[in-house]
Order: sequence, then C-alpha cells, then structure tokens
Amino acid sequence: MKLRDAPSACPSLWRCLPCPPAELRLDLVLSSGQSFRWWESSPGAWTGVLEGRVWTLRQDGDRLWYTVYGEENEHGEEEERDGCPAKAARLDVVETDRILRDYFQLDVGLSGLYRAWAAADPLFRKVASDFPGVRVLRQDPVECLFSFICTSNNHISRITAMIERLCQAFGRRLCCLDSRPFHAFPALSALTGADAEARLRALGFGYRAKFVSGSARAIAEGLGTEGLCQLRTVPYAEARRVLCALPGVGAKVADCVCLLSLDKAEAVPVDTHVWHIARQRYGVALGGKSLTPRAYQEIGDFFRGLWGPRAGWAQAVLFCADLRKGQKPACS
DNA sequence: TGTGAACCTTGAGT
DNA sequence: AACTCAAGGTTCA
Repeated sequence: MKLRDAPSACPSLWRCLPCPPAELRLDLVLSSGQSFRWWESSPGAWTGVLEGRVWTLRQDGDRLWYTVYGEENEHGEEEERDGCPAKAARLDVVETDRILRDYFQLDVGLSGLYRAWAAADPLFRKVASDFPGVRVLRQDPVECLFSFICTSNNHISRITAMIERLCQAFGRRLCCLDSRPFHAFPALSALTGADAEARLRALGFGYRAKFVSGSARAIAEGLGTEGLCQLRTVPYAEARRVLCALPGVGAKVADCVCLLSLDKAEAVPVDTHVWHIARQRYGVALGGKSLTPRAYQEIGDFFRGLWGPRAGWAQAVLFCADLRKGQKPACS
C-alpha cells in the first residue's frame, strides 16, 4: 500500500474533524515524547498506529484530517485505480471519529485552560504563547506503561527505536506502507513468555528487558489488562501505588502512566528537566541536592498548587517547550 | 529518610 | 580514534 500525504489525491479516503490550532498542534503533541509511535511521513503528515490500525493525520487550518489504512491481504497487494485503492475498506466513520476524539481528548477545551494557567503563572504565560495547542493524549494503558518503562535513563531517539523493535518482534503486523511495515503494540500476553527477557536483551533493551518482562508477568498474574485499565476509575494515589509495585516503575514512570493513560490530570511527572525548571525558574526551595522521594512529592505539590487540578497538562506544555528550546515553532 | 553506585546502550562532545 | 558523559530513572546497599 502507499502512504497518503494529503486529502487532495483521494478525498474519499479522508475525513476531518473541526479542530483549531489553539486546541491542538499535531506536530508539537506527536513529537514531544508522550507517544513514541508517530512519524512525520511527509511534511505535516503524521503516520502511526492507534487502536490496532494505521492512520495518517494532517492539520489544515481549523481542520484535523485523517485517513485509516485497511489490512492487507497475505500478499500485501492492493489493486489501484487512478492512484486510489480500488476497494478501500469502508471506514466506520462514527467509530474512527470517536477513537480520534478520545485519543486527543478533544472534549477538553484547551484554550480556556491556557488562559487560567497564564493568569495564575506569568512564566507559563511567557512560554505558552510560543507553544499553543499542546494537550495530553489519552493513550492505551498497556502501551503507555511498557513504553515508559523503557524511558528510564535513556534518550528519546533510542527509546523510539527500541519501541519500534518491540512492536516488530512482538506485535501483530498490520500493513506495509511504501514498503515500511507497521505493527500493533504487543498485547500483554505476548510479553509474558519464558524467553521474552532474552529476546528483549537481544533487541538492545539492556537492563530494562527484565523490567518489561517482569512487569508483564506481574500484571498477567495479578490485575490483568482489564485491571490495569480499571485504574482509570480509582483515585490518583491508588493508581500510583499499584503501578509503583511493578518492577521498573518508580514515581516518575508511574506519574507518566497516570497522566498519559489513566485520566489522572493532576499527576505531574518530575523528570530531570522538570526538576531543573522547578529550581531554576520557579525557585522551589528544597533541602537536598538530589531528587529524593520527598523532593519529588514537594515539586508535584508545588505545581498542583500553582496550576490546579490539571497541573499535569500544564506541565506537558512546559516540557514540550523545554524539549524544543532554541527552536521556535513555525507558526503556520 | 537520605545518599551513592550500578545498571545497558547510544550518540554527542572532547 | 579513543574516551567521557549524560540520557524524560529504578533498584539495591
């Protein structure tokens, strides 16, 4: 199959949702380390896997366009006519609209939140004007958990490559676009095998191989995939406690999973960047020189006090800005 | 409670 | 061409 860049070539294969840039900036959100599975397949077009399907997304003014690729036959063939697939899988547009609205949490009004954070925090106001439309994704808990276990003491470029290899090795193959294969994120059961750790080590996961297979086992033998998803309905503190009991999951990874997949908008992941920002720019006074559990808690509490119940969302804006400091976004 | 070291690998910086 | 060092941390003394 061929990648699709833009609606103009085959308009019938695309749909759009109303969505102004102040509510969502696709480029900022999909490349700021919340999810590691999106790729800018051509300028302005983002291709990735969501809910077991391959999508290409594109923003054009106040519209968010999307197209979904069907699964290929066993030969990977697809008939074409005038450059368009002859029989593209009929989209269930109600379902795909819903998936996208849910993933981007489009029912949450972001511009109002920006106004409130800016009113409470001059530093936020200064940064946010250059980084509008940064919102928190609502990701699948399994994908989010295992992705962020891989982030510890690691670089984003390597994390992305590791997760790609994880999906290739353990995930279901979905389709091939311009001869590039796409795979679903593996199910929990795919990571519980006796040889999982060794395979992950061979894929360059290092010491995280044990954490990934260990957490997969622990969940499979404990709360299960359903139980993990049920953490969406329990209080933040409880979800955090459950997650921290898993191997390779400390306070920071637990907060990432809480914020990015379990609906805990108040969770503020404190990584080295946020710790630095808290001390240097907000002057948060802390006793020790290292990020102790107590300091971690205090920084989170400080930002929750400053930004309110969606502090994690505001943190995502600052984190995105910090990640891109030096390069101003082209405001198209 | 708090501190320090080890942990896999990679890529950017001397 | 080596070599050091940090990278969205966690675990164990």
